[in-house]
Amino acid sequence: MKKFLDLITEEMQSAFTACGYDEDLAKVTLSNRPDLCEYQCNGAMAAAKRYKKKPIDIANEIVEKLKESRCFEDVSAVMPGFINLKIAGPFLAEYMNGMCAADKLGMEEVQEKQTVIVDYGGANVAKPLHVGHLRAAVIGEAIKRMGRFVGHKVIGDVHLGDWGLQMGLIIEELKDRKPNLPYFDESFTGEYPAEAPFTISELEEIYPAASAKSKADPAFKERAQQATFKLQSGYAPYRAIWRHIMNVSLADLKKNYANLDVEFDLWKGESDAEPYIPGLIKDLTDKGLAYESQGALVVDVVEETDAKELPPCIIRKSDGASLYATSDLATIIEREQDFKPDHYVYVVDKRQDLHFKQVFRVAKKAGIVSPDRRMDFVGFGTMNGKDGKPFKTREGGVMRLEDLIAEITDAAYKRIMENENHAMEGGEAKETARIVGLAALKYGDLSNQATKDYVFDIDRFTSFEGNTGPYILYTVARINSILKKYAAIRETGAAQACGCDAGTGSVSAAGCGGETILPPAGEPEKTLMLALARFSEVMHTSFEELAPHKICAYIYELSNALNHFYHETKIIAEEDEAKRAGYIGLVTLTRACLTTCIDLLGFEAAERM
RNA sequence: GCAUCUGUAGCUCAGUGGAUAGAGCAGUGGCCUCCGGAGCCGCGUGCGUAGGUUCGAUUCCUAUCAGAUGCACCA
Repeated sequence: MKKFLDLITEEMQSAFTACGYDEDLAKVTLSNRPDLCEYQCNGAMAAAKRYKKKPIDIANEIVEKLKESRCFEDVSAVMPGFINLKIAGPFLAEYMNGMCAADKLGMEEVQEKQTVIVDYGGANVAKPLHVGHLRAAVIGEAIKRMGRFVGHKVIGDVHLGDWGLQMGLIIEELKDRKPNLPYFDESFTGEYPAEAPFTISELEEIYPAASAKSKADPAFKERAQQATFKLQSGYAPYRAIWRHIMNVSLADLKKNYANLDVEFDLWKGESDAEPYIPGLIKDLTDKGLAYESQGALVVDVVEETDAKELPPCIIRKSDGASLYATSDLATIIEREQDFKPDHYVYVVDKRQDLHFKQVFRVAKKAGIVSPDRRMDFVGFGTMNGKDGKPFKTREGGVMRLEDLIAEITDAAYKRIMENENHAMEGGEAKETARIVGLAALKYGDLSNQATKDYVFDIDRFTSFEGNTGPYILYTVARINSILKKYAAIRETGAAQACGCDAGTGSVSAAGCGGETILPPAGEPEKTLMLALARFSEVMHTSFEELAPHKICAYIYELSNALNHFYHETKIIAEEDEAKRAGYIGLVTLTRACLTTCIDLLGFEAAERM
């Protein structure tokens, strides 16, 4: 199915053409005056200049041409030259029924299927996930799912930090703590133990200790740098320790990401790019791009077009070790080789803006990727506490992601148990709390523009009122309840009263249950339909702009429209059977839209709450 | 010092080269003989400042103020 907006725009274009005006002027947009119209076109005012006519005259000509259109029930020209449009009910209902019958609720997939790499996560091995990793995981996961939904081949890569100085720090700290381990005995020639010399909790304690020590003790830092270099050069004992670190840490990371419903296709890390580094350096040197400066190997990234200075990109440190930019570039080489992506998306803290600008430029300059390759840096802002400063625990430390999830799940649980109308057993309540808590957490994050800092306010997110994830989930639960009741009435006496809606009430219920949606009879009903009609448009633009918050805004609007409609309309009590069936179809379609969007955002809806 | 990003209602956030800038929270007033009141319907206040481009600027440009962040061997 074509997008609803495209259908209207085509209608407008043919009117412009028929009147002798260029069709590129016939741009239709959502109305910003809902009291006057539903859609509008401002093309007549733009045309006025080009054709040297009064805008209102042009608008009137167009309106005359559109009088017969089946798309509109009302078209009017208003001073100074606005063209106001109201959608015809039958046309709208027809579109609704089309959505019900089609795959993906009538959204056409993109014509050019691209391979997209989404690099998110950025977790560091040996360090617990903390709130700083939350945004990358949540935003990246949403972008991945959105891209897939519109038809791209999207590959999510966690891109672990498993190769940098932190490894040297851990090795040196381990050496200080357990000097008798065979890894530190240079004369040791046997097999290294299969068992890791530490547990995950030990490991999580070692890194911060080592990091603090390196700041206070330059000699220790020096040792760590050497250890890092040795590891990178292939020194067997350190490689053995490194493998232990990886094994212990990965298991823990996978568990934590799974708790967030975040799934990666690739568990690659900086270490995987390491084999490509020598070739990269040689290539950059051979092409004359890399040169020595103050002992380090650097590449200039300034372009003639930018007047501003941009520091060169360091490829190799003066001590010979590689660093951040090196492994990111090498990773691009690896990805080109493995996937030939058409589009790269990096979901990383916005403070790394400059770094990625440099990396992208070097990659293009060196021909690692073609100059027109789309490379997006989705830099997200800091998650702040209510005081506007970076989010901390009450004690002032960094909050672990597990603790944060536990806290919000707990708040959701309390809320569910307070609800007297829908008393739940402990087991169901617990699972529902997990779902609601995650929705609160993710929606709270995703409903903000990614690039901005945002205030994470546990009280607000767990209050479950207004523009929140739980409100959206509530709307879905409400629909589930109606449909269950409707099914029970229809199959009076049937054993399985809720047969047709058993399960989670999730995406399985696409379409509108085979009912025919009728043209809208009232304002609330029409408003709901108009919102539903925008579905495909929203899906495409949200991914194109890498903007999950647009999906949030959309489902909030959809939920409001549904609740308003619900309040104004007796659905099950409607006596006219065709009308009632139409309502049921409409409500079912709304649920399908909501649950589809919720899934793209990376959470799920509970059957009831 | 240089650069990047951000300044919209008391608070947290949307939004657009156009007609009256929207939500939520907080405050306040209504609505359950009726499908879920975690809901619905009301009520108030605002585009950091100053210029410019434009028929029209909150949006684009310049300056300025304020905040955040980044500026070669951490990742």
